[in-house]
Amino acid sequence: MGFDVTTILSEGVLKALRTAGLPEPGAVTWEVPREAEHGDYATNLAMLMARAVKQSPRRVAEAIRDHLPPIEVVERVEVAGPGFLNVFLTLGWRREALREVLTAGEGYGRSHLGQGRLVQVEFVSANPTGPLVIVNARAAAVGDALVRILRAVGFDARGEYYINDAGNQFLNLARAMECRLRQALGEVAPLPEGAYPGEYVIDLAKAYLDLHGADVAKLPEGERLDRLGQFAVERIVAEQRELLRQYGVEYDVWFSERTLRDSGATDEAIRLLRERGQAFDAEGAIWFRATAFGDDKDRVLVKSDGEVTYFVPDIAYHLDKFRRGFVKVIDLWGPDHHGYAPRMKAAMRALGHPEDALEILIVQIVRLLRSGELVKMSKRRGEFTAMAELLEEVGRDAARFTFLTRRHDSPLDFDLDLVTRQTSENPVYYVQYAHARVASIFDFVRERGLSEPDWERVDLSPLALPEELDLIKRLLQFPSLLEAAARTYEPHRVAYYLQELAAAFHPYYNRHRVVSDDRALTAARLALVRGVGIVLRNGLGLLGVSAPEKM
RNA sequence: GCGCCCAUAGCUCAGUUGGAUAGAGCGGCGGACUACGAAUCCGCAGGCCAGAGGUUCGAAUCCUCUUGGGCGCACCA
Repeated sequence: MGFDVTTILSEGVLKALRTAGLPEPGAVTWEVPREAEHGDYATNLAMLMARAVKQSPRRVAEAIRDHLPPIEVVERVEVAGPGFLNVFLTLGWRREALREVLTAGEGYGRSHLGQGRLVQVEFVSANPTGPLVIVNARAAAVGDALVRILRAVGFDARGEYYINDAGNQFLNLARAMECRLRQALGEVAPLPEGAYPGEYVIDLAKAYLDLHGADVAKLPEGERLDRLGQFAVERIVAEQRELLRQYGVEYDVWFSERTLRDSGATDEAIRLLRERGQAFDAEGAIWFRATAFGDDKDRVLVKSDGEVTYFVPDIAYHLDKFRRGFVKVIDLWGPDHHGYAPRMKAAMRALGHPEDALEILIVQIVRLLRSGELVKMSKRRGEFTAMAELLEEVGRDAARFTFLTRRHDSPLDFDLDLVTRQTSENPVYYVQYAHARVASIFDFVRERGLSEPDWERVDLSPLALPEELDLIKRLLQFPSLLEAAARTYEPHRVAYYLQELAAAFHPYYNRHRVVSDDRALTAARLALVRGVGIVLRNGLGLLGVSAPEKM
């Protein structure tokens, strides 16, 4: 971005400390105060230093203020409260900052925090044993927004979906397929223990028969199950993929567990742990020394019957991620797996990856309500509520935005009636309406035969109302807000910010006319309104929610 | 029993590496459309931040304990 005031301010403060004979800190941090009376930027530096220099915080702050060299954009500096240093910038500075929003346009908010570093976000990764459900929709909303936000702040972020097309879950699906196939051929075949009861498997079996006939029944069991299972997985994954695409989620990589196993990566994972002395034999099994890396107990890698546990391909998979060059791997898991996180992190540490290279985020459950009453979601009885139905009922924008109005690790009540209602009760329309209003103002300008001002040259000095200066201030907070959302992996901050921006814009619109006979004032206000529109659009885009011109 | 997460307005939740007077939506009550869109706006009411200690210039935020919830603790995935 153009001129970054905080670095200029920091330099000034450091210079002041030097001339005042005070020690220099490693860094000066600036925050944007909540209250306008507290200035544009504030630092708590004096309070942090007070103890070390044995002076009262206010005295330190006063010393800094008195020795501060003149800075062009600084109107005045105040010492306030227990020792805050409040900096008030000139109105000219703030207005010129608005111009930066306008010239940056759809690039406004982007930064280079990530320095192009490669990070991965793996999310949803549902078992390919049936349709996606509501929690998957939540994970998809969070994961996809995270990818978009990380990209905006300069990371090379990739979204990935892990397909569990091997192992026991796969076998259970294959057995269900086999049974349904027999039933379709008229045999009396009971569903085996553990096989998936879902009715969709009946349709899949019929589809297989239509395409490939019944010859598969003559194959040996292993090959037979393999073929049927793979057919089912391909169909189910294709459906999941299409549904996610409609939801606005495009993955960079769909990663197959089967290919991982076939490549010998699982054996290699065990070998690497052995080489590092972190695997040992006991009671006829092979164990990972997880307790050496913070886990509660050691974990079995290979069972005494010779089969690997689920843990091993998972280790191999994560190892593969790091081999592909990711400096940061972020996994979104369901709450039922949170106990699994310590051993996964332990395994990565055992294999030489830094503690924080793997980040595991827990996406909490979604409780579905209708008119305030809980909708039961029982997978066993096959009456789970599918993601497809959710999209059909509430739509992509409302669904995504609603999922992003909570922290990802907080349980969420999703009230279908409330989310469907197109009123002020629903925050997504509140934000979108603000954007549509901006668009309609420019429609009005065009209808009048007026032309848009040249943003490079327009005189912004007519902007003087408190609401106008407040709106600019909010627009200027957008880039640092994105960085905070990226650093903490909390996309919901963007959703809240947008609601607050809309909540500042609507009253302004209601109280003051943008287009008037005063040409200079109109041009300046159009610039402000355009700025609001730009940030609303960019912000909604990062959440995967549309920014409509009309509603 | 051990571990993780949580407790903020009637309800659902925010609260910017610990910052100045704790916010929003919904719900409740009362108002505003002959000018750019009323899916909007204005006003009122609503709080012992579960409780008790501690850390310090300062705590909803960090530490300890208590109470009350959710989840996890397999040679399952």
